[in-house]
Amino acid sequence: MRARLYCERCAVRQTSLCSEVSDEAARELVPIAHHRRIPAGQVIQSDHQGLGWLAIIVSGVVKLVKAQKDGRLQIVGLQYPADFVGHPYLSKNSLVAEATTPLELCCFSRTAFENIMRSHPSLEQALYRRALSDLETAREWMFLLGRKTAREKVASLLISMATRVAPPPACGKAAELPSRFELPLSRIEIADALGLTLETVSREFRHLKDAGVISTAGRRSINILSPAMLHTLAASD
Amino acid sequence: MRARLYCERCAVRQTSLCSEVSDEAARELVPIAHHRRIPAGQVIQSDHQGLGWLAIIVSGVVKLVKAQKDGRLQIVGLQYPADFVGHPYLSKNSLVAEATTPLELCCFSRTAFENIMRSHPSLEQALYRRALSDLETAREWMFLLGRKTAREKVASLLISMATRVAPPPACGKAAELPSRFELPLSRIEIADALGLTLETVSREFRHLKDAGVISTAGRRSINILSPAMLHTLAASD
DNA sequence: CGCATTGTTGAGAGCTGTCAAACAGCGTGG
DNA sequence: CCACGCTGTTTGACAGCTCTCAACAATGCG
Repeated sequence: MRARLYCERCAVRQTSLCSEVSDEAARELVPIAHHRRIPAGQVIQSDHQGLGWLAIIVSGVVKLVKAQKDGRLQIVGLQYPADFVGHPYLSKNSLVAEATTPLELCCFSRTAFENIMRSHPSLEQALYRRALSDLETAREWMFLLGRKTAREKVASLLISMATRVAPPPACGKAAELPSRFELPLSRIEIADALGLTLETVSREFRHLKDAGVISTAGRRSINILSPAMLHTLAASD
Repeated sequence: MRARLYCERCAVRQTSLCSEVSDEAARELVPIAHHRRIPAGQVIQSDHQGLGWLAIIVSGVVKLVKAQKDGRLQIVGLQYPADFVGHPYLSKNSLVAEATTPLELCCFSRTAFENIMRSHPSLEQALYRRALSDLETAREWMFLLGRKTAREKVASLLISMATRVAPPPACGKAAELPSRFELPLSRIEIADALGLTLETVSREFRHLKDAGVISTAGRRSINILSPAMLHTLAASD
């Protein structure tokens, strides 16, 4: 009953997995859910450990990192509030999931979650749809990594982060870009996501500022002065 | 009965989706399957049309291409024999699927397939697992696109294609690279897959030949002279 | 308020892209 | 069977973008 009430106030109730499954499945998830806070920078999943649970992000951002022994690394996914972290039927992928900001998670034990999944097709289907959505996102990102210039990459990421970090899209239609938002990533993390170096990222930020497209305040605050120009620079079709 | 016999001789029976679902589901798929041959270069799916069916690749290779109006394009996926093409619950993604070689497909009408899926969780689960596998592949490719050099990209793709185009991995363990195989892609397609230009691809081929790692015969025949060196150059961890 | 961390700026080098021309493979038709 | 031409590939010269290395500045913590 306590948990139930908690769900009622959940910030991502309308947009997370919970809204996509049958009422019955949702009811079964409530007792196995537990809320958890995690500080920025903490690894929450890796091939070595931490695979015991799955989670819905309530607030904060998670990066999925693929690394090589030689030190090179690439961020291959960013998960925002309402996104799901971890996969049932775990694959032995060499991914590390890490909090880039403080997190609020709604966690489920892997085994308990998989049990519910087996008896509720709507849950499995919802996860399947999310996997397809992640796949589409990954492929969009492949285009960015393979074919966009540094300038386009930075502009594209700013748009992507601005739309995802912003409060839920209310009701209407395509979300407008907020005029101001907080970067969930450091410069190095931005570089790791875009396949660039932090110096190049810094130079493109400068260019955007000189062009009057954005302004910055502190290290993580971005003002979008010209959303139209930003979209043009992103060259996303 | 005819179709059933046909399935028995299917080249990808042991490795495709069919081997991952319940006998019951497999039996229901037989009557709605139809075999189809497609010439190289033909578009088999796009946002505009061709979404009426899904398919298992029996032989040949399919490229998934993401394109922008300005002419830039990036291959975001390669599907080999036993792979599945198309997604139920279609997303309106801007992907084009095209045959890079002549194809043999085992096709299913989308609606009929989705009906069977609804009554057979094992089918949905098998598709889900394949989506997760595609996602893992896409993320591996993101690392390649973002962080590898042209030389490493070409070596990595050669290894990937050599292992996937080769006859099924028999039984044993990790597949050895074949000493000779046919490229399923043109130079331009290789460039489109790696986020390079065809000139750079051509230069890296020359380097590999000069280094004695491979030799070529005609436009599409590759001999792998030194698998060990190729793996080193690929720098895949 | 001092210091460590993170981010910015500059100079130069290297890798990959662009443009251009020559070449080779492959199908067609004489 | 060979000449021809189209397409695809190779090679070269050069430019440009991004990386590397290095110094400096700003931010934010103790």
